[in-house]
Amino acid sequence: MTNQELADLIFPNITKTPSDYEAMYPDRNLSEGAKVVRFAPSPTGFMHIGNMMSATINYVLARSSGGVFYLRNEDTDQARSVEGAIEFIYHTLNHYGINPQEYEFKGKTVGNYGPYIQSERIDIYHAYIKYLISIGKAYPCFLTSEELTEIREYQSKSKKRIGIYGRYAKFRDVSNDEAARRIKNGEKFTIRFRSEGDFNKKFVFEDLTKGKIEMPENDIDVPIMKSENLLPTYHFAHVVDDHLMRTTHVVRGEEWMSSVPIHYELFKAFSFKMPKYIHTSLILKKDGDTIRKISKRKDPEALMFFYEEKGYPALAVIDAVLTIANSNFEEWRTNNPLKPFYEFSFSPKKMSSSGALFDLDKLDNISKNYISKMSAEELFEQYREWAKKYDQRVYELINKYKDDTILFLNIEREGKKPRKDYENYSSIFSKTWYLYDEEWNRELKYDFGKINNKEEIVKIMEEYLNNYYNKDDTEEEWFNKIKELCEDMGYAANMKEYKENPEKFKGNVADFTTAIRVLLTTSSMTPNLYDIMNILGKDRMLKRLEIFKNNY
RNA sequence: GGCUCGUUGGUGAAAUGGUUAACACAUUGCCCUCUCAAGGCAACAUUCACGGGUUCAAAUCCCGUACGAGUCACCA
Repeated sequence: MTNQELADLIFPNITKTPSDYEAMYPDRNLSEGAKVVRFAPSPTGFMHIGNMMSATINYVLARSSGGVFYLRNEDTDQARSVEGAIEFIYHTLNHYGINPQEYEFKGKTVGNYGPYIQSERIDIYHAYIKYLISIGKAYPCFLTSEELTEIREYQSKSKKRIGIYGRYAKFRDVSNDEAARRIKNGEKFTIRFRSEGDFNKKFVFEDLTKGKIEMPENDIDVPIMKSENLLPTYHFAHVVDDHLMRTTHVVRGEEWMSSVPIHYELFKAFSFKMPKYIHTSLILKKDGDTIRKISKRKDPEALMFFYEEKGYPALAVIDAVLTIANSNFEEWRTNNPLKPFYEFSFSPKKMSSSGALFDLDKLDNISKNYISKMSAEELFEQYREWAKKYDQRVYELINKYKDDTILFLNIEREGKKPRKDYENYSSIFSKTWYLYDEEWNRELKYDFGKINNKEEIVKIMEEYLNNYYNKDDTEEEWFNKIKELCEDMGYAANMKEYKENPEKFKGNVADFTTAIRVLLTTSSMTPNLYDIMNILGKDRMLKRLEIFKNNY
């Protein structure tokens, strides 16, 4: 029996040939230097920070070069497939605005190089596998999983290299007639690539970030098609898909580096041009004294849910990711504070070659800066959108007190050096809650400082509200009145004078305003008192004074 | 165990043979100040995992050691 006959026996219904597909998916007509890249997740888990980094780098690479960014759903492992994973991937990409130009989702296909879901490409893979069998470069293998385990154990015990190669490739040289007999007999089989590599020979390939790397040739007869669902393995799908979709650059995690010899040989077997590789280093996590790979199970910040729930602005997260991904980015960002991130030209050479810790403090800082540059109205809208999804109580309150909330968020916001006190939307409420009467009444834990005598505080407040407060005062007028009252009551209005002779006064302006501040908010740490008083207005201040009288 | 990658301060890192090891975050202190935040100023690696070598000169080049990581599935 010839190789061609064996190929026909295995794939009787496959009529298209590789050259048919070559014609169907011609070279992309793009300008010089345009990069074609992909985000190719497998829906076996939820999108995590490592995926995010890969997707972001791909997106930037495509956008900044005028190329194409497409999404390929690598669903060949159907046993481990997780419900909702692919939806969450699309949701997350959309949330961060890194949308693919070509994709296939919920029955809708965009792009001319699809299908973009691997399970729908089965005929294509089969055509290429059939071709390999017909030229003798692939063969059916009938090793059972028990036999495989046996071989592995033997190799590991006798300290030999693990894998199906050389004499362990039992079915490599079985005659076609014998193979055909077993197939007709209904035996399960996998298709293995017939490797011609020599482990003792080296080849060199260039990784765009790590540089030239020398590796031994592959000599393992890797499976290229699985026996159960007849889908290809990752290695084979990578070669066929990235070739047919005309990918120019493959960005993937460092864990793929050791598979390069396999991919190298596979590309060579078809005479395909190899894409350029960018292997990204892992994102690590400091756990006590040890540093380890970030874990989806142990580290909440590993999963992209975390950042949405906490309410970090999408662009802040992207900047934090790019800061880790490319050492140039931070400098570029300080020089181009307003430019969209995708205008940054990502250089693989500037990528860290060692794993980096994802620093949540750094994210907080980036995020504070982002939020401080938003207008109060814009912040309010983002805050409200977040609350609608994650905190119903906050959502209701800020809708009820919309104007007050915006006024509060606007305190010391406009201007060259805005306040930077919110790192994400979920932290806003803990710094604004006293603005809302119903929250304020809930528990009154006054945090007074030097002046904590009830009579004195009441006296200060009554005096101030009855004889000094005027809602139309400017900040300067307001402060002058405070100082005036303060002096009348025996406190130092001038800090220098106070520091020189503290014994001459009952206290100073700071003590004085703290008393007012705490009475009105219960907190000794708030933004500008002048603004807070104006937002509350005289009636609510009087009400809070009454409540204070009854509760302190 | 084989193969491969890596190792600069608490974190991200710059510097690719030339002389005080950038910058950002974090931390600490001071200043400013009605508190807080912000802002300003300053401190924080006598040293670049360790040991050799090359050189007038090394974090930077070479060799070795240690440690860390990845991978060695019909998982991606």
